Amino acid sequence: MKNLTLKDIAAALNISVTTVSKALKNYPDVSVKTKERVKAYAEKVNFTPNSFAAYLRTHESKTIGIVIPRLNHYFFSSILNGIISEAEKHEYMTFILCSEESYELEKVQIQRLLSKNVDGIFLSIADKTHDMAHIQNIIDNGTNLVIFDKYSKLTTCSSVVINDRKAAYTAVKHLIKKGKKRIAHFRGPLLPQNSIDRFLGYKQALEDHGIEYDKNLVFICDEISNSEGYDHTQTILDQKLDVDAIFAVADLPAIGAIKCLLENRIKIPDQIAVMGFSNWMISSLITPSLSTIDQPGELMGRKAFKVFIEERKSKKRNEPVVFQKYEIETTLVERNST
Amino acid sequence: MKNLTLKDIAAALNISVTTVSKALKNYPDVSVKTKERVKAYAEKVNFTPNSFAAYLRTHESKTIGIVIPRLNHYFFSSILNGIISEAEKHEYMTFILCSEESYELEKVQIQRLLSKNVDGIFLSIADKTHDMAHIQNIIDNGTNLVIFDKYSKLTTCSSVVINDRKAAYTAVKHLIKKGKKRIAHFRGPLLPQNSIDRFLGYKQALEDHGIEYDKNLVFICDEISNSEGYDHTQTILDQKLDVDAIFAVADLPAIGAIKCLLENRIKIPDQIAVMGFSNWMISSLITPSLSTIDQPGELMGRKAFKVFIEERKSKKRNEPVVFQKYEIETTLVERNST
DNA sequence: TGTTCTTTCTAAAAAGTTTAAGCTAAATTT
DNA sequence: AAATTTAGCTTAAACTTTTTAGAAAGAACA
Repeated sequence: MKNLTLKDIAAALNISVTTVSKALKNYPDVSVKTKERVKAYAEKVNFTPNSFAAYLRTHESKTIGIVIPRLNHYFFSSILNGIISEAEKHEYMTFILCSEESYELEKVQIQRLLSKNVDGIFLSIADKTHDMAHIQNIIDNGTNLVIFDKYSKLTTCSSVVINDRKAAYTAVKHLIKKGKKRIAHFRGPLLPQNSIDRFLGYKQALEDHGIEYDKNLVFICDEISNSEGYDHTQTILDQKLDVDAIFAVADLPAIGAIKCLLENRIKIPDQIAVMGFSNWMISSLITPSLSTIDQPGELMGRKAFKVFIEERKSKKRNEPVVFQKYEIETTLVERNST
Repeated sequence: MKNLTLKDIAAALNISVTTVSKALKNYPDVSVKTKERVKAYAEKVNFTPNSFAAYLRTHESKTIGIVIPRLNHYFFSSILNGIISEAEKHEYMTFILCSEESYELEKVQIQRLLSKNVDGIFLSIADKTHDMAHIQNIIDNGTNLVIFDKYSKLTTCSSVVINDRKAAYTAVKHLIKKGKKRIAHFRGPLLPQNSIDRFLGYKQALEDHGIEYDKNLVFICDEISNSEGYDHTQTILDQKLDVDAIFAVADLPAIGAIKCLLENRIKIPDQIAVMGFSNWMISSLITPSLSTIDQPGELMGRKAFKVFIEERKSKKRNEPVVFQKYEIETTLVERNST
């Protein structure tokens, strides 16, 4: 059951390899009769062209690569789903690699993808990435690049992101409207633009509503884990800080906060309200359910792939590539924790 | 910044393409001096051999493909992590495809992978798959195959699975030891072997401990979703069925059950205990935390890849391939829901 | 001197596809 | 009838690497 080649078909039908190739691709200089004969036979023997040989001629691999910081995070999985399913429609196959939030690994993974001659790379920048030269490499190499979710201001390429600042602003405004005035923020690491923007949105919302910013109410979650959320909440309670709401950079720390509050018999949301960010599946499953900002991951993935396809098209036409910057809308999801 | 080829290096150093190729691969018939010259230059210009051209000669693509039923499920993501990270160590790249639990899509995805000439396929069978001919295809094609997690008795290939029956038995025995006697089971769909085995383990445990099996206490979760768990629990309460524990086929329905019980102010575990299966991250985060069976996904993935590498080796030596059947150990995780 | 080995390199073929260019025979035009 | 066009193929080259066969040059030996 070895894979057949054009040569085998040509031999079987007593015509040349070229004619077989052209017939299968509907070239106009092959007679209808021959085309039918070839197609019927190819169908019968289940012929699929060898993609490696095809690449050698066309320099199109029909593969893409994704590099994300984490694999088993609900949000990233959703994005994957979006990219992959859109890619399949366009006959692209997807390599997947994980940077584990490490700058060094991110560099290695990108190098790996380039050595496999992927047509495009989809990247969500790792938390620890502090230099963008390896990213510029991708573009210099002639490979298309789309950055999604976690971006950097230092890169010049297409991107599909959300407006973190605006979304965080909406979240905090929601807490304020609920009458909360002492709002703590569990922010993300210092490096990534997303946690900076969410922090800035938080600050802006306070300011716009006449609430003074208190830096003692801001805690850093380096790993963006639930245990950090738990610990910071315990600190707030231990130090008897005057806090009536918590806005976390992501759902996981928010869930840690809820766990801690429940264990300390603090009433949610009456005494302390909790607001997450991302709308992981889990946030609707816990009790009380978590209010959060919905980031539509799958949509983001689909859009990212569409941007890639656009870039490819204009590249094929030898037009100058115009980088597209796309912002996906987020929505506030109100549940029982606020 | 186009990718350089052997030809470019040969031209630069004024030697033949052959010598460059051989020098880089440490052939004995190239002088040490030439080897050093070539390697230094290749290093300098960051040469990587073109994998497509290499394939044409070697017929090894150094790629593998994974087909799983769902992407954004914690357990599957963990397996992915395991396979991918092990694959990277061996310089393999990984295509990922999703069957969405559909038989038709599973067939298509396998075909796609075969047309990309992957060296191996890692498959977790979809719930809806009722025929295994497409799987036999893989082996006939000469591609290595490892089935993991969701298997079928009808396939003859290597596999890495857990002992579902034994694990379910352990789970139910745990409930019985806690004094529970009226144990409901939320089982999975009828087709997949895993839900059959878990059901059989449940039945066996009851029998071995002198508890009569009551078919009215068994509910089917076709989608294995939390809402099904919620609904079945509501049914139990509405019909005032005499139930003091629930053993669910997976964590998600178990979490649905807990949500329903909490809303009905049923005490967990005193009135009704709940037992899940899989140990998703979420099961430790909800309140009360969920007792469950830990399925070590990452380990499973790593093992699956190792089995693949073994198969490859013996194939290269032209030895007859011996299919390996591996069972990964599971452990009971006791938490607050029992 | 001629033969046989070594050592180190090269030429050529092969893998399977695509495509530019060319050829043949029939059809059309002048 | 001769010249040109066209339909429908084929040939050959290209893509890049790997591998086989063997060439060239010098050393060793008879």
